[in-house]
Amino acid sequence: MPELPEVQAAVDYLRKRVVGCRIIATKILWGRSIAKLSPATFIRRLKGCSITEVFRRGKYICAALSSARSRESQFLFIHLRMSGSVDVLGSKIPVDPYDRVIFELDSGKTLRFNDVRKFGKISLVNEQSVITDNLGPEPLDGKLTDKLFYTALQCRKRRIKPLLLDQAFLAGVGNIYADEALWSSSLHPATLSHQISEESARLLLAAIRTILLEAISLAGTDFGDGVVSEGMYRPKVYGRAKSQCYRCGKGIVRLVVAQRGTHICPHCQKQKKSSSQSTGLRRTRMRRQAGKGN
DNA sequence: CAAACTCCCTGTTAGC
DNA sequence: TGCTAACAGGGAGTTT
Repeated sequence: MPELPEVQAAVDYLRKRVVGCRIIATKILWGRSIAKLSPATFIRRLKGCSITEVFRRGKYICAALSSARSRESQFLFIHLRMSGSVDVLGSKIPVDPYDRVIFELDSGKTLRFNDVRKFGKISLVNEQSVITDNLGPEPLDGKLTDKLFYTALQCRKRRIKPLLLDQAFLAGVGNIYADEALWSSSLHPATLSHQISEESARLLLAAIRTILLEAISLAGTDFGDGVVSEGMYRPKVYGRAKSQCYRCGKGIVRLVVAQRGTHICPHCQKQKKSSSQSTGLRRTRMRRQAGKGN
């Protein structure tokens, strides 16, 4: 599942291969991969545009476009969601069954948006803000200080894991790196944000950054010859249920928090008891079981 | 305001 | 062994 580091790798890959290219034609093989616009409009508005820049914002791949005709610029925002990927291939390479959108470039190559599960979306907008206004700060941006992060946590009363996953709160962190950062800073995923101490907040932000940077350095190695390194971040807790915790040796447990699979070490990540919270959870669980029985 | 729930999809996997 | 049902997961939208 692409999160910030994987999206950054895709951006680095694309930047080298498509910046300066002109889009000659676009083929849409799955209409719902395009957000908002009809396929015909999408194709028409892209025709003849040049790609001037490729960058990342949150989990979006962004391509800035300029048109020879109209002076106004456009932006292509690609969200890979669960299973999306991008490739730049020779135009003669056969279409893959999971290719959803193909952009034909004047370089003789094609930019292919491939997406098995069809969750990915491509938006074409005139203003970046249409997309970016809904995004929180970049976790690696120095302007996000410890103080600002701590204050942001204090302003909310939400469980820390779903808060980290909320792209309007922080842009780019997904399920895997949220679990990893919480384990690293010894926080239970259901800890309420306003109950996190300033010191814990500092450790959490540091953990997020360390983990993202490590994953970027591993996932993002592109040797420029079409081979992208397969070195991958090795999770400490994510997907390691029933394995031993690297810190204390006890068993990793998988639970569900906010409808998301969540992996923790119950020994290292203890939750401070909050009475209203535990009763709330118990009620939910009882209601679920009652529903299943019918 | 927080959080649960639903939907979108299909490859993988647990269970029979 | 072969089948089916459950499951995973990001994010938008809806309901509690």
